Amino acid sequence: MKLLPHIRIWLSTDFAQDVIGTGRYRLLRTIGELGSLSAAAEQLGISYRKAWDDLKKAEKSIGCRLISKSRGGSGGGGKTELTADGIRLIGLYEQFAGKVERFAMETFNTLAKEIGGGQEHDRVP
Amino acid sequence: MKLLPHIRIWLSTDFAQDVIGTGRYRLLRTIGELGSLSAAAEQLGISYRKAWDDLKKAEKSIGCRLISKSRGGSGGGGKTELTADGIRLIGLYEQFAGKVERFAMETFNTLAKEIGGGQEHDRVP
DNA sequence: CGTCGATATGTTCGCAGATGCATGTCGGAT
DNA sequence: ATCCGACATGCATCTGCGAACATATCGACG
Repeated sequence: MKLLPHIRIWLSTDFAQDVIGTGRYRLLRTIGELGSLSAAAEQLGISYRKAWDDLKKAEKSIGCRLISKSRGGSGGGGKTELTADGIRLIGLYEQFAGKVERFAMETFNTLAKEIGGGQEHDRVP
Repeated sequence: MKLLPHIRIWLSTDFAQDVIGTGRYRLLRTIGELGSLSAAAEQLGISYRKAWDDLKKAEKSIGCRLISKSRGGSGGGGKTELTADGIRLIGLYEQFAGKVERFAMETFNTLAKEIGGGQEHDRVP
């Protein structure tokens, strides 16, 4: 009965669930680092289509813009950067998720020591 | 930017994910209370088929039996009760999930006060 | 030994979400 | 003015999951 905790953390609003989770957090963070949505999608190994959809859903859920986009530029490229709201959002998520995950690990280890001292029985066929 | 946290807590093993979450926790708990899988399914508003599948998956993931079943009896009825492992599992989940959720709420409130002091900008169309 | 209700399991159908393909659009740099 | 690559979006398709239906099996009790 060797168990480990596995937690999925989301931020939601009153009127829409699933504003941001680990996937969208990573996406926003990578966009911020690379300055490009398509480059971020490539680095994360997801299609541009999906990345764009995720972004749109996140913005619709939270109700404000998370990135500011532009087109054209040297070689036709555009640039994309996080808005102030976007930066605040990933900062909040990062800190929150980190604290909760750390707490969960500690708590689980303590509890498992107290409760899970037993051995396995009745192995399933 | 009024956000709230939304957490899903699972227990997993090294070799299989998703042993138990809120749904299966409720199912096991109700089985323990009512002494019947079909009665539990009915009370929870899910089909017997789904309840049975969930149970099977949980047992396969964790690798040991969670309930002991019998058939026949007065009026043909059987009885179903949690094994010692099953009882330990829901106890562990209950305590763990409770602590983590409480911690998450407190932590989020603190963080939101620190970070989320801003107003909304760039309302999405 | 027949009944009855609960366990046990296969099978099919429908649908939401993901994936992939194709195409349109924009604007700075040259 | 043209070009180029990244933003933007529609559309067809695929796929996995859950719901619903159907049915077999078991065994104490009377």
